[in-house]
Amino acid sequence: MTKPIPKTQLIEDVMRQLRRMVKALHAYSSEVEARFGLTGPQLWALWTIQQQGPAGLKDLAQAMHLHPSTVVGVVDRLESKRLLLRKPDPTDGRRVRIVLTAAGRRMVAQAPHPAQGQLIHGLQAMRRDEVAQLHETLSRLVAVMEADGLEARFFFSDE
Amino acid sequence: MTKPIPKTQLIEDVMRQLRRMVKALHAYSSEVEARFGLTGPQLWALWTIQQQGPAGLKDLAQAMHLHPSTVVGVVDRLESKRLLLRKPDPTDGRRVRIVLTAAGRRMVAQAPHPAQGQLIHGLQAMRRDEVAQLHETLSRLVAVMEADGLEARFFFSDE
DNA sequence: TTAAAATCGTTTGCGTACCAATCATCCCAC
DNA sequence: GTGGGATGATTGGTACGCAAACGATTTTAA
Repeated sequence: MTKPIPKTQLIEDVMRQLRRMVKALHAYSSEVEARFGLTGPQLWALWTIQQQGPAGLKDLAQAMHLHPSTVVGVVDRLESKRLLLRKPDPTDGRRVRIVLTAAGRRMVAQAPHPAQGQLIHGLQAMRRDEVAQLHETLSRLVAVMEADGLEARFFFSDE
Repeated sequence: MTKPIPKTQLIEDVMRQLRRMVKALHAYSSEVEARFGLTGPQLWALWTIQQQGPAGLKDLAQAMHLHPSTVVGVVDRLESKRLLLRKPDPTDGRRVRIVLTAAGRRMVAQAPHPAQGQLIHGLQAMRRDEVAQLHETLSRLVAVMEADGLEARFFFSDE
């Protein structure tokens, strides 16, 4: 290797790629919205409900790794689009059973893979060893990020 | 390799790690907010202004890869915190010159690396070849994601 | 020179996303 | 059984983030 790329530049590039990844995800979401009138999270919620069957709002929030109060809004909008219903739970007055309507099921059937579907597709298009490699390096990265507290980061406050 | 992990599971894991990464970033942002009263985007904006010197709102938005209308709000909040000022541009009545106040400069000096700082720190903690690997696999992934249009994705709507 | 086009910042409207607080209901210990 | 804590859904408040529309200003073109 005659001229190794400096690590700094590699880091810059990785950052740039992550940004591009997020951007590609958003672009995908916009396309879905234009075509089906559903935002990414909405389609994602619909899809999750279909996968898991009728469930409470909290279950849905947990499955989507979102805060319940966030999901309330998403479910509201889906309900006003007549794609799902809130039914009272007969056995527990606090709970709500969220069920798809026929239109909701139809939508899930014809819409593309939800949310990170594009990302999954991208991963599927890669060779197995590439995915394994990504898995390994990401594990390391996440481990480091989760490990250290804020204190450790005060020593590199400038570029 | 006697029992290879199925590719499907690797993909699941990668997705999970990306989610964890986003979560770790958010946790970092919360810590910064608790300590300095600045959200991630606010600190990021402040930092960008310091790096680039006084600039128009559009320049700032471009540097941050954000929509101008988004940046207006961020700048509003920073201005109400007396960390920056909007000054009219003497040569062009449409433009605004965004400049840091003394308090703003002080804040940038003492606050930790903005925004994706934690991510960068995580990358710095990794070996060079690991970063290179991540760079390579991410390149592939982003390329695939950007390459195909929506049409190509209608054929795997279930799973 | 003056009318048309482009640019800049802002406002408005929508949709996430979080937290804290609230309200109803359930459940458990007593 | 009943009172008190736990739990589930919602509301209200704040902050992003985008697109579209709007005024003020500048630049370009006729």
